[in-house]
Amino acid sequence: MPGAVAPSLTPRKSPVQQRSSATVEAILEATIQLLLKEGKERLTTTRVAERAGASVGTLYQYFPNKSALLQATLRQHMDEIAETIRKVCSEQRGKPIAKMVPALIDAFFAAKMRDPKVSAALYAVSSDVDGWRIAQQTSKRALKEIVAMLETAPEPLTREPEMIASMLQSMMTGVSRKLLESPAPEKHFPAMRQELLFLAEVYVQACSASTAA
Amino acid sequence: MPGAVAPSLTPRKSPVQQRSSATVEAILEATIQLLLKEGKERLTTTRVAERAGASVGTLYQYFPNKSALLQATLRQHMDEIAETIRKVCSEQRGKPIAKMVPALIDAFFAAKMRDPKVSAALYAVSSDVDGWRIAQQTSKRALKEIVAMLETAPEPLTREPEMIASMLQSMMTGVSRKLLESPAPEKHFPAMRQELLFLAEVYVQACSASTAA
DNA sequence: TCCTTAGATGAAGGAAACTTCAGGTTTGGA
DNA sequence: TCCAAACCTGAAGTTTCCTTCATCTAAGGA
Repeated sequence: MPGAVAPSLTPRKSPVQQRSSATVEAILEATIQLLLKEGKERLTTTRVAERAGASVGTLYQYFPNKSALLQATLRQHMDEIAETIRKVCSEQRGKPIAKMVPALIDAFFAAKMRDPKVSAALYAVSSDVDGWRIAQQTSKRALKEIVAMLETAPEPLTREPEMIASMLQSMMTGVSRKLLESPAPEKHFPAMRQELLFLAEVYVQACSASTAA
Repeated sequence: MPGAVAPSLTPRKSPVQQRSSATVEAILEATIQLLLKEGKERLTTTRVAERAGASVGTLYQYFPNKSALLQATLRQHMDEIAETIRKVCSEQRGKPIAKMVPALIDAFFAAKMRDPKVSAALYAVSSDVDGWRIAQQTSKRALKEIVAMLETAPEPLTREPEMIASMLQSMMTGVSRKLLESPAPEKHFPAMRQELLFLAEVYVQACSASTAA
């Protein structure tokens, strides 16, 4: 069968009636809920459908396979994060770096920590081969936004914006991951956010040529 | 069956003869190799045994189930990292902070990047429910070592050592993760390492009371 | 009202692993 | 040499779950 192709991962059918749009949303929501309640291991397509108030067959009309379902769920979340970053980066263009960076960090943190349980649960999904690609793509997009923002800064920089953006991203994800992996993220959240702001502040100050003696 | 208990995750049998020790090592090595070559999805106990030159039954004599096998593999790797951190932390006690921190970072990076492929492949394992716990425990242990080291620093600090250690750990894992998730870790490794050292330097300097104007 | 299309159903097929166990082989001490 | 314990084998049992498809219902224009 030379003509055989791998099954597409895009929806096999797009909802046209209002009825089915609701179904798709319910399925995606049920996926997250099950991920939270039962963990990735116990997440089956049948259970997802059941919780969504639909039948397995219905699920398979909109998602060609289980992997596509998980990818869609992850993509939804990552797109939210990417969008908040895009927004704040465009808002902050031209402002002094000392304003840019805290705004970026606050926006990122607010987005990631709005629902810590969900963010944490999705880390499990993103480690699967395909999820990994999605996370990487999103991260790359976000990096470009940050770079573009940094390039509009009035201060001259002692480093390439790509490097600064990379480090900022590493700090943010590093700290947020550590938080999300801790038993009680909310507890340490304020202190860690505060310290991350401080860390970023001293870093970008050190990267600003004007502070050189 | 009220007496039924969950199967233990510790080895059901400990190797006593040299022959079986070799088998266990071969199995652990085969697990990593398969993880690298085929990915987590295609890793089965049968395939692991096959690659180790043993049979499935043998595998199950030393690992009660697949999960235990993966956990053992992960634990081996995490213990290596933890040990290098412990070592460097104990070596650096009493030295000035400006010496401690670069030493810590260099040791951590060297350990994580000695075999980038393996480190990256194991991230997939650590997202499974049990692996997550192992990573957390190891990280907690390492944190304590870092704190203990910081407490012997001659300089007075403007922050609790726990906070500084936490941030250092977040930076290190954040940067190393970003590297490992990139397509060519080796390529950006020197530059990122350099910049992380710089970041940490300005941070701990800012945390040292002596630099206050 | 009628009919075409969209949407929903869920039992059953089928493939993929995990895990066991009854029986064989090797080792090393007595 | 001999034997008991350690070690190894791998086909088969069992479970679990993904995915399909023949069939049914609902929607909405003509």
